Amino acid sequence: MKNHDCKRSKTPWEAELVSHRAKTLKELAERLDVSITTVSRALAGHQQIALKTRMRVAEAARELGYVPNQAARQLVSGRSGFAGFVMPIRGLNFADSYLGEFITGLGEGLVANNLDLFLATVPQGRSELTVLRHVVESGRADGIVVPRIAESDARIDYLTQRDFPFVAHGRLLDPRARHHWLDSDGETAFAEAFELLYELGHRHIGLITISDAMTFRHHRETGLHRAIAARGDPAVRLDVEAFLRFDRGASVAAINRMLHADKRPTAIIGLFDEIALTILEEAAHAGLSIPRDLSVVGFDNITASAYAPPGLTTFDSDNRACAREIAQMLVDVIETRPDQPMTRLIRPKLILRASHGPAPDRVN
Amino acid sequence: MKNHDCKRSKTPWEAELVSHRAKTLKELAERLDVSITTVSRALAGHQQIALKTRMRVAEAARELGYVPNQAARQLVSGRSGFAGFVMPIRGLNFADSYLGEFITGLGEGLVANNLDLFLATVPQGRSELTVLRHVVESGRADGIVVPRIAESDARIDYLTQRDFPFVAHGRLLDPRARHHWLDSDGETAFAEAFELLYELGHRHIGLITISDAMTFRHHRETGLHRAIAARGDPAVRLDVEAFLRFDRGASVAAINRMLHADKRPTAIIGLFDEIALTILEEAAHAGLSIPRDLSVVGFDNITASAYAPPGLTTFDSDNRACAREIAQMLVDVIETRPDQPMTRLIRPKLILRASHGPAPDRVN
DNA sequence: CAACGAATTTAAAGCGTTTGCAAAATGAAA
DNA sequence: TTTCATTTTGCAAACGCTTTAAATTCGTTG
Repeated sequence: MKNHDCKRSKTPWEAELVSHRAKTLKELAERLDVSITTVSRALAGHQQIALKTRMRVAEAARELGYVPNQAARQLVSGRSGFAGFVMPIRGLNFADSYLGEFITGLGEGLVANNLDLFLATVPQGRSELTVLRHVVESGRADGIVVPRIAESDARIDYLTQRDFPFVAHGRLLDPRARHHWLDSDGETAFAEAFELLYELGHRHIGLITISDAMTFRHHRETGLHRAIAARGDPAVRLDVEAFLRFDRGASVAAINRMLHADKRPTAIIGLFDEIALTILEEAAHAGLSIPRDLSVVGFDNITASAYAPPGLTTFDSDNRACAREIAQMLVDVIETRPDQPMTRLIRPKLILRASHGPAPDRVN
Repeated sequence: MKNHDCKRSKTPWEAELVSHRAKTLKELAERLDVSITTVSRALAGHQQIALKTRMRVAEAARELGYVPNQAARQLVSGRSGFAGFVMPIRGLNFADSYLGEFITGLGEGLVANNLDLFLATVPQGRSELTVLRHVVESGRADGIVVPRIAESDARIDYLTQRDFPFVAHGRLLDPRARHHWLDSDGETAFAEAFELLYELGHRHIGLITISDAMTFRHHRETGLHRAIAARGDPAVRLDVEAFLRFDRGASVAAINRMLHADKRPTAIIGLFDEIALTILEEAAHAGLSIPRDLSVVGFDNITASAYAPPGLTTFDSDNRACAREIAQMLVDVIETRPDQPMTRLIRPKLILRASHGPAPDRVN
């Protein structure tokens, strides 16, 4: 077994490996007996350097384990080689796979373009915007990914006004808002959810939603309302209960208000899976059998949705793939600075599991 | 609604906000009519600068939104302000909350110490070690967090030999291996699991494990064996099935071999929850009732474990808190370069849910 | 063989900080 | 007013790299 001392005398072999390493261009240049400029250009693959020289330099660099100092490179090039991501203080860290999937996807998309990921955390007592600003102004990121868009979003205002490259995961409400984004089509999904339930005979639908001004909420609700209007069936009734996001108690309360109302809906849609799973739990508490007594549909397809009995019917947007694409978009934005906004609307996939079924009785 | 054009003429107000901004020390110095040196020192809070000057500079800096260029700072200080984390190619990205929790915790711990998180992704075809090396040699990280330790771990060898600050999540087998680490005490946990089952009358225990040389596997198995030996009960029998990690098919096969053996264990321990959850599923397929016919215990307490019927009994290590502590340890290591290894063994908490119960019949 | 143009290499400036050393300004004592 | 000690500020170098402009080498050609 190897010896893993933190500090100790080096064996000859290791000492060689360590000391023979060229840390700077200057060292490399001296060893090769050419100028720093030549080495720099050779490594960058400039045609103006003789092929023979380029090969010689490349080999020496490999041999001596030379890796360019990024700080120096950045100082002159003005590029950091990082894409930034400011982790939302709350909401991305609930026990869920979202953040992990998203980060993984971002990483995958970025590394393919020689960018790395700069993850900034918001300290206690400072605002997300402040941190975003620091990331941008300190020059440590070439572009930024902004998740979870609010109807009036200071981050987007700032980045836009600053003309700093960014791609939003989600979008503003105004279709004329000219920023780059990728979003799940919650409007279509919720219309589809309604259609699914309507076809199963449900006429009395419930919606548990949040009262925060997030745009995804608006889009999903719009989809639901439009689908209902499109049917033009006066028998359709929609009940809505809302609560303030991240307030678990309030969500349970809202759900129970709906579950124990005089006339309970035969199907309830949760704005996202976390809500839908709570509906499932509370319904079980209330002695309701799913989907016999009540159908439930969610949105997000978080991991637990597959495991929570009887299996939640929901929508999946493949967050990892979305993040990969966002990364690619960001790279494009950084490199080409397009005049026209790049936008991408992802159609969520309906995952049919077992929490939906025919309405209990057709005569309402 | 504000206009969010990507490019457009600025309104006077915005133009002012943008142009009045001081990007460099030089600009600030000119505006204040002092030297760059003075500004730099004033902002750094050096006592040698008159208090009056310091105040004046600080105010101007705030007003003009000056943020120091990190690349320049890094170039001279040699410190990047980043802690690095190389995302394992596979295994951290399975549909699970682990990565998200861990990253969140790291971020929390780091930001409290003015460090940010540098997330490096391993590109297709390159090795994790290569990426790690690049992160280190390019000077973009002041320290590194290394997860998921293997019995013979090239990353630890490299970092140790390079004398680069790092903290491992997990540890090498040899207790004399002198590196900094934080680890969950899988040995104690698995001993506890055995005791739980033994007390419930189980004498025939199964273990589904992996065949990869990860140290956590070794520790957990050791704990189990030691606990069995400690009981000294000749009636106790342990069956083991192993498969190569990440091979879902092989895991299902291993589980079914055990489930359909001539004499099936009355309780099965999964090396981690992913395995335990699969045991739950396969047992259901086989028509077994949990925990009446079979007890199952896991390790990790991933999100799904709470939802998968009937609720998996498992161990929780609070990954987020662990990550937070690892971050703090790393900061200490970077700053003090301690001679003695810092180590921290976390006692996982037994989460009693409903997948364990009395052995079917005491007479074996 | 000189001279020219092309191919190849180099010197030096600059990116925005920090910091050692020296200079200037201030204040107190002579 | 001069002198010295002290406080306050500034010059210039350095960090490692890229890049512009200039210098060198080389092979050709008149």
